[in-house]
Parts: sequence; structure tokens; C-alpha cells
Amino acid sequence: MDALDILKQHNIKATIQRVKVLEYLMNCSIHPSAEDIYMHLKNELPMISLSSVYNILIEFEKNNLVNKLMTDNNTIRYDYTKCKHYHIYYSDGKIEDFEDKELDNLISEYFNKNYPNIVNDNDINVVINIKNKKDK
Amino acid sequence: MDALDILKQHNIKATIQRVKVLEYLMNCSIHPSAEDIYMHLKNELPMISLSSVYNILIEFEKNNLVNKLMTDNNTIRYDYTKCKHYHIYYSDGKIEDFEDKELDNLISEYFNKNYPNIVNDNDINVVINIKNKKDK
DNA sequence: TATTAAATTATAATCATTCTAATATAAAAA
DNA sequence: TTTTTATATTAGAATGATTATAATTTAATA
Ligand SMILES: [Mn+2]
Ligand SMILES: [Mn+2]
Ligand SMILES: [Zn+2]
Ligand SMILES: [Zn+2]
Repeated sequence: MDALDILKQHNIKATIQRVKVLEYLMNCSIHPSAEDIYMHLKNELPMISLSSVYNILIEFEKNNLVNKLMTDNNTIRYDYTKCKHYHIYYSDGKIEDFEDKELDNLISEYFNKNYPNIVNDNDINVVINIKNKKDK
Repeated sequence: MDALDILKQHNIKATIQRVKVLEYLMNCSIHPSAEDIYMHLKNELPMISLSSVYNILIEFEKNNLVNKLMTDNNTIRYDYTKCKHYHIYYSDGKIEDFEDKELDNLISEYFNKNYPNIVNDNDINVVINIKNKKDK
């Protein structure tokens, strides 16, 4: 399903800015910051403003179209909400998707068995931190 | 082991500021921000500066005395490095420790078996996100 | 004691994000 | 089609966490 349909489905008015932001999020794999998105879109959409990117991301987050990824260097990164997956954080800033159904099940089952009342599946995240060689 | 011994052990000069920061981190359970630490210490140590708190935290981090906890609201929280544990993030900002040996082992074994070359134990974190009732 | 280095402090700078008010665009009403 | 109203975007200011800079204090060394 393409960006336009997704916006319609969520009753979000499909402005050109929103379509472009969503398209970029759907197709890129870098887990961009708001600034990254803005920089990328300026090429094809020179009039877009950084404010709009922030506004749009807030709107998308409310509708669960994107997830915020926490980082420890004070910048929020965004991830298009597709099927459940985890993330590998590299020390150079790269964030990589990590998909593993078997691990999903393992963890789901474990929490359902041991903490059935506290947590539901989607609340649990696995974060993998890897140091790049250069960074000692 | 108390704060003073830990600093000696890591060859960090035991200034009053460093001792107090470390003691607070060791004893409190709120996973404080730099500002939280500063506010708390001002009572018993009125001359301490926020700069020092930041400097000290950087120093502690280099020596693996503390870990940074990522958050999605642009403030870094600090955690004294004790035995391996995970964290529950509540939507109201509280961060709670979550210790579970069985889960540690489960995850360790799984990664050792399936991704032995990519990851080592301590790189893997489990983050649990829970919405407080009020927050809809 | 004099000299040097290290740590702390006050303060300014940076930078990601949010807020505010103005403008533009689209939808609804007349 | 015009007028009105609501919504979205924009530019720019404000905020707030963190980092950088330079001065001062403290501790260590000669
Ligand atoms: Mn910041
Ligand atoms: Mn900030
Ligand atoms: Zn992802
Ligand atoms: Zn903790």
C-alpha cells in the first residue's frame, strides 16, 4: 500500500508535504532524524519547512504511523511502523533493523507466561548496541 | 563497597562532588537526569555546580560506573552500573529496574546460538514500555 | 614555598525541539 | 461563485538540555 492510501486510511489529509514525508520514511532505511528528513525533502520540495516536518511527525506518531527511536545523543530518530522488529544501534550512529520471528515468539511467550498482567507483546523491545571498531 | 572505594578502585580522584554524585546514583532508584542529581545535591552541597555534575557523569561513563539511559523526550537519564538488568519505561517518565536472571539466560543463549559473531551478552538490552492509565 | 596540574565553577554557545503568530490552502456555507 | 471557516504550513522566536570556554579553586609536585 502506498503513502497516499495509508494517509486516507488514517483520515489524515494528504498534503504534498505529508505524502513526501511518509514516502521517505517508508522507503529509507536509515531511521532518519527530523533534520535528515527535512534535508532530503528539500531537493524535490524546496518550499518545505523544518517546522512542517516536526508537525507532520507528531501527527504521524499520534496515528501510530511512526515510532520514535530513542538515542543517547539527544536526537530523536523516526521509524516507519511496519511489522514488529528490533534495532541494532551502532556507535557511529547507524541504526539497523533487526527482524527475527523466532526471537519475537521466544520473548512473547516468556512474558506472557511470567508477567501476563504487566506487559503486552508490543510493549517489549530488544535493543542491541554494537561498538564500531574505530571507536575503540 | 562504598562510593569512596569504588572511586579509588577506578583511579578517580575522590573529590567531595564525585563522592556525593556517586553515592546518590548508588542509592537512588529513580534513574535521575543530570538536573535531578544537581537539584538533589544542592541541599547537602550548596556550592556544587551543574557543570560539575555533567563533567562528573562524563567521567563516570568513561569508567563504566554509569550507563546512559535513552529517552524519547530529549533528556538523558543515568543509571549506576550494577548487575545486569533491564528497564521498564512508564509513559509518565518513571523508569523502573527489571531484573530477571531467567530472561537474561534465555536471551543470552538465543543470541549465542543464532548470532554468535555479531553480539556479546552485554550489548543486548530489553526495554519495556508501559503506558500509565491517565495518559489515555 | 613556588610551580604545575587537575577539578570545579560560572557563563556563554550550541543545537534539537517546541511554541507562536502570520500566511496559505482547502473545505463548507451562503 | 463568493464568503466564511477551519486546517496546514511556514518563518522565526523561545525553550531547555547539553557542551564548550575561560576563570578560579583545589590539590599535587618540585
Ligand atoms: Mn539538546
Ligand atoms: Mn532539547
Ligand atoms: Zn526500524
Ligand atoms: Zn537501572
